[in-house]
Amino acid sequence: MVMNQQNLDLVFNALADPTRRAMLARLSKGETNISTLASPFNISQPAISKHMRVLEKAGLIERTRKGREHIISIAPAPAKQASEWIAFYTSHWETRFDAVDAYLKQHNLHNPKN
Amino acid sequence: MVMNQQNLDLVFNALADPTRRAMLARLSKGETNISTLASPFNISQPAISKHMRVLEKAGLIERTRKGREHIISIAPAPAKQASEWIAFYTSHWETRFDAVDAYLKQHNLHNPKN
DNA sequence: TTGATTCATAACCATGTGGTTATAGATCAT
DNA sequence: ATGATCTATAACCACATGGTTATGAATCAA
Repeated sequence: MVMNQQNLDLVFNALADPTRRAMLARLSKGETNISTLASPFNISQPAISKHMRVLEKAGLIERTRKGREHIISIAPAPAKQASEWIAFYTSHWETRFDAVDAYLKQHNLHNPKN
Repeated sequence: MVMNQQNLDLVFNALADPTRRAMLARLSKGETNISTLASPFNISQPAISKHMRVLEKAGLIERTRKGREHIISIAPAPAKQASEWIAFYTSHWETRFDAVDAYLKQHNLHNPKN
């Protein structure tokens, strides 16, 4: 549990918007510039710019410049820490069980009769 | 991935407030009535009532009445689904690895040299 | 019954947020 | 150089949000 409360504020707040979640989902397939990332959304370019800023302040994305383009990529660490916070406050035995269960399912070792 | 976008909005938004996260952390130790839950916080009773409503609408808590008291308990499922959403959009290999790694550590099967 | 306790609701306020249009700075292409 | 493209910023608007105080409805205790 590395993340402090203020960062958690920023991360959860950033994730609370469906447009920003869709952007992150798109970014999970690979980095792009902002225009490409924005193209599926029916909102103005300044609105996109604001969303980028929110995600960036939360540490959820990283930005590098390539000429006039801003290349955006996902920074998974803060999201993972938010996920860990959730796992921490929900009952421990349950999340532990789920982690194991998911692993077994993914590797076809799961026995539904158990 | 059972949860729809609107529920994710509500859940992440509810988690974005430090007071509400502290309440959930307190609730992770067991159910209480609202007054007890509220006592550590230096805000008015109506403010507490509003936070309860936000958590309840997000499905993060459950409420039962016992006389004049409202007994609040955690409902872990929605939070878990939010956590799963994060795991889904962050790189899959990484979260899978983490799940396995956490399991091994908890059961003292972890070999730091690997 | 009376008073205290638990909680919700209404009305209000200041601030934040997601959207807009207008504008401008860089950079690329011609 | 000129025009198009990519992005940011400023100014604005409507609405949501987190807080407040005031009030009231139930319930418990005496």
